[in-house]
Amino acid sequence: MSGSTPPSSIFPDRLRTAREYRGLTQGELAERAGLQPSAVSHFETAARKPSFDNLLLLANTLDVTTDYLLGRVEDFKQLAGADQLHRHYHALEESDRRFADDLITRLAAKATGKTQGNK
Amino acid sequence: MSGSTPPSSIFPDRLRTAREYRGLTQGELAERAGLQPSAVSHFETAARKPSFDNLLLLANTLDVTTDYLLGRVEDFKQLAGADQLHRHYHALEESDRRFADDLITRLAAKATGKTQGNK
DNA sequence: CAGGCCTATGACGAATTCGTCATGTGTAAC
DNA sequence: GTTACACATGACGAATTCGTCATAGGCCTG
Repeated sequence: MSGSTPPSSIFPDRLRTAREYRGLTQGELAERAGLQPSAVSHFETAARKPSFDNLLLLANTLDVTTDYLLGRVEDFKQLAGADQLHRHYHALEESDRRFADDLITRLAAKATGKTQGNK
Repeated sequence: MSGSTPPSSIFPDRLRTAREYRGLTQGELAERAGLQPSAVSHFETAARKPSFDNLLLLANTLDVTTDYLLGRVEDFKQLAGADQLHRHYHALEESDRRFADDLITRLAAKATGKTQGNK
């Protein structure tokens, strides 16, 4: 069904990727997030999984979505672009938004060739 | 600045909202997610916070982003639309993507009147 | 009233993460 | 060689969630 089962095991890689992308060491990330350096290491080596609160701290500090960290969205850089798109999208007025929706849906349909189902 | 501290206390409300939006009872959600009905109740009454794994189960079952559940993105319905936009956007080819970016950026600028700063 | 569903709440031991600290390895600089 | 940093790893008690179960109140319907 879902096919969803998002291997929670993706998290360690995502965290490391995001951290390095920000040019931070484990120690620096730990300091900014208010965690111990060892905690970050434990996360990146899959020795531990972050708690509810610590997941939020990490996502906030690295300025990434939790969906990215959890492996629920594709790529990191895609996300950066899509994030900007997001902001702009939300600024649109009703009519413009429908227009944008329609356009992108159309382009996407063309790109995938077929009816890109919905999920 | 930070303003970040996202009161983790938002989660209970978000969970309930998403569950009701899907027309599910706590028991039904629990069954589909593989949790106990009491667990869902505990989450919605803020008696407990979900673990890493259970947060994923809930988000997958309700088909919402974890960022929504955690209160890191605005509204639920906005999200539904934006999420679809997201998927379509990622399906676009390079050229189409730039085109869409440009269009939406332009529309957004028009909507906000001025230089739509950033967040 | 009696029954059923939905939700809230509390208990219990088991499992996991927490924060803190110590130690070891590798790499690079001096 | 020695110092410094980055990272991995393991231990410890404290705190929290886990899954399971029992109980109680509210609300509807028959």
